[in-house]
Amino acid sequence: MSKQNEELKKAGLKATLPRIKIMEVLASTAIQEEAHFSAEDIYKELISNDEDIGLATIYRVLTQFEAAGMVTKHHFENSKAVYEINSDEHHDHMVDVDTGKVMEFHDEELEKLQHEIAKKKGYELVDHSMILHVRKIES
Amino acid sequence: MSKQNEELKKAGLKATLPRIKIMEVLASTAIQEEAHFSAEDIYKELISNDEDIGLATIYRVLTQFEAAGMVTKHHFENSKAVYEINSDEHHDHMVDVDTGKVMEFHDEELEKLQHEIAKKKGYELVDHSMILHVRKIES
DNA sequence: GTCCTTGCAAAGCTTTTGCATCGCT
DNA sequence: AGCGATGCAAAAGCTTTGCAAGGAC
Repeated sequence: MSKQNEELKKAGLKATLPRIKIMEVLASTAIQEEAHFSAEDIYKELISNDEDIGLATIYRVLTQFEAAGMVTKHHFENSKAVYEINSDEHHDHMVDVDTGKVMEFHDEELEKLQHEIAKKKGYELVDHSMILHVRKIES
Repeated sequence: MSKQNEELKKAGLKATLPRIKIMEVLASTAIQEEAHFSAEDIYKELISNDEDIGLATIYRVLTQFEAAGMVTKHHFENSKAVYEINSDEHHDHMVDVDTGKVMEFHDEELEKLQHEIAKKKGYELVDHSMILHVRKIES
């Protein structure tokens, strides 16, 4: 029984082939810039691997994964939503406006500040999304 | 000749009735929390004011306004995009995950911190988008 | 065997586009 | 008058849903 198998069970989901395959695609790259998949990205990837999985299933499964906290859904500026597998460690994104390169970073002070800002307004911070648009400093 | 009229001309857009009316709706509330309109919000508002303006026109006009830097388009987590009139002053957004209510805030320390984070990586901050997802604290 | 899951197709929603008409300058 | 702007309806995305068949436990 694989690790993914267990993770699915833990989320109350049956370990079906579509779900396992989708999970594999989401986890398939170590390259940060490529770690964001739209439903169709996953669909095409599976088709090209001769896995016969319907697009509707992918949408349903991604929704379940998101509810289970296994993936995060981003909207960015495009029309399509993209999904990213959740790692243990929280991070934010920095995008180079010239090259499109996506970098990740984590700053504890920033996290703390966000909690404080929410608290000051009478709210608790559930989550946040932040993207810094940056440009390389000429040297 | 109204102020809006001039602003439209400056953007290279003819001062037509639909554009003026849409601008008026966007500028119609002093309440920051309610300053986000979807295309349909604007459409309904105009219809209820007996202005006969097509939804397609609203989409076209909003796209033009965005290109001219007069409004900012946000996606938040919903399916609909919302538009906000650009004020001189920068602010970020906080969304109540239970009610969908959007609030605005500005925190100088946060802004400074973002610049520092970018700088530390050898970049200058061009822009940023940040949304805090929050929940009301039970009292 | 039971109940959850899947695939397909159809429907739903938001947004965009083609085209003839209209209106600002 | 000229050319951009509008309205309507149709089309185009992306995503969700109904339903019958299939699969996990």
